[in-house]
Amino acid sequence: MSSIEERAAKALDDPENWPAEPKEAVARQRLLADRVRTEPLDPDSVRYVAGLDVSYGVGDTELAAAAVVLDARTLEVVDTSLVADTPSFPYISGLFAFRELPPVLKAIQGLSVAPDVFVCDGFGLAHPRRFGIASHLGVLIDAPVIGSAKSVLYGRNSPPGEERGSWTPMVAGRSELVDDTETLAAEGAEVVGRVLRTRARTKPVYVSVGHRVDLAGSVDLILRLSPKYRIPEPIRHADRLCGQYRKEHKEQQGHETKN
DNA sequence: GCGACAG
DNA sequence: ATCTTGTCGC
Repeated sequence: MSSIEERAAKALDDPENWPAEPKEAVARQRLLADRVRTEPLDPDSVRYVAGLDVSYGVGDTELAAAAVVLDARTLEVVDTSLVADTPSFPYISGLFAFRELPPVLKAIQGLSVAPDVFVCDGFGLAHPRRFGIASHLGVLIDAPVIGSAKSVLYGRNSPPGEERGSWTPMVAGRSELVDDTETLAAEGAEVVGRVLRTRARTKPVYVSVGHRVDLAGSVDLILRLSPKYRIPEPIRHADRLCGQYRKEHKEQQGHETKN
């Protein structure tokens, strides 16, 4: 079987993956969406977890992508990768994988520790076409990916309890809010994710299956990865890594301009 | 037609 | 996402 780096390179090199027009991008999502697989994820068997994130500069001309691998047990950082790049697709809600995946794949190529699971800052199945960035990445590199977002895109839900670990289901296409698992199953409702309280009395995060994981295992792992703060540690690390890189780069440019 | 709209 | 300091609360 090929390595993750090889699969990332192959995905980047295929022009079919990177349409220029939104309409083509939607068609691409519809084509790839049925490749998504939900499989059991045992959080106890996970050793390395990679957090992924992208930060932007001014004027829509520059961005930085980071991949940070943590030991899932100790939450220690064991590997990092950082890449500077240029946006090649506009930000459009529902299509933002086409903007962020190219730099993210490049950052993944720079890793030397192979992650067992990836965590994306965004959605997987909790998406209008069931193909958010977490599912998209998972299908492109055929790896386990979990989506963990900071706000809602798709699906209805009631607010979870205020205590850490409390959650409610995110349900597609319903008019009334029902949280009971049996009732939802009996009605054949489509559960696309879970709203999870990772920290008491703090805004929850939105967890959904990306690829080759299941929802319960994903929520369990995300909770373990967030022992202190709202945002899971792998994403927090990736966030501050590409964020500070962009800041330094901006300052450096400012100084050069003055001379 | 109206409202919503990941980062 | 980004522009931005201090400040209220556990």
